[in-house]
Amino acid sequence: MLSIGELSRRTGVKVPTIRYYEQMGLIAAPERTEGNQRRFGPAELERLRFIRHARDLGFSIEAISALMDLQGDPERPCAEARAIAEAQLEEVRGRIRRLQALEQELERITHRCSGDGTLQDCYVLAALADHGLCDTEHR
Amino acid sequence: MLSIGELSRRTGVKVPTIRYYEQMGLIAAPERTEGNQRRFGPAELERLRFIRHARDLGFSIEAISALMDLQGDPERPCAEARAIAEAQLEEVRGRIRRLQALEQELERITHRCSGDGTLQDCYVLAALADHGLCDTEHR
DNA sequence: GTAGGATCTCTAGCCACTAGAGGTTCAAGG
DNA sequence: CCTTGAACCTCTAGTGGCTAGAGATCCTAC
Repeated sequence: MLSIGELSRRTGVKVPTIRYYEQMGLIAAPERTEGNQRRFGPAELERLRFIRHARDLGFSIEAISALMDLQGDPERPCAEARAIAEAQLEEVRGRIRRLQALEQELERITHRCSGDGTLQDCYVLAALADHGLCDTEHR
Repeated sequence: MLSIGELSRRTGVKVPTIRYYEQMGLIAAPERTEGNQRRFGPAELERLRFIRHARDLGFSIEAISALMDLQGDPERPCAEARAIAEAQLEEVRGRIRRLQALEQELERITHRCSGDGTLQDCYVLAALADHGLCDTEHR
């Protein structure tokens, strides 16, 4: 049986975050000692590792919940889990596209600014003040 | 003189967001009518457009504050503004890199899952449960 | 004069945590 | 057995950047 600190060390999830996950219903309320401290078994260690990894991959708490609900019913079609992962992939791709447009615009803006003069005629400030100076739409 | 609704329409910044910016000190408290309603001049319109555009480019409120503080002092070197923009650019690039790692991993995971079988032996769930199955580090 | 859309303030909620206060419990050493 | 102090407990509040809603007031057009 693991204390919450041990569990934290083994999963890389911080102690308050574990308590938060419990509160959110992402993990079940664990056993307690006589003195009211949490004690976790190996199943909870597994589950928390799953959560940690999915969070690292950018899944929302909600999506993780859905995935773990699926896990409880192993006869259901695999396609359901795949759909969730694909939605996440699309989400990530969308964010990348958006960020790349920003990257381009910021590159352009900073490259046009020599950094020599004074702010009076700084291209950075001018570009920010006027969207018309932009190449892309970024929204 | 513009009402807050007019200002909102002309800048694309929502009414509550304008009030929020005022509260945060990003824009000054504007004049008021006898009946306590806000009335904005052209300077505020400009300023809000600047903010809106910078937000669209992903600058934090804090960074925007810094940029606008600079604007108030046009004799200062342009390099200061450029540095803020470059920091933002680096930030964006970092986020892109991180997201691209996730994209790769998610692609790999979803492609390995045929979507045919049952969850029992679903690669998506297996991959999420075990970081060891990953190619990249994503953290 | 009145209707009704726009505005006001204030509070609370979103996500996924993080920080801190103030009190209790556990495990190791003497 | 007793003490020490690290780890634990609960609870509340804060983060960023808004968004939503309640309930009251104002402004404008008819």
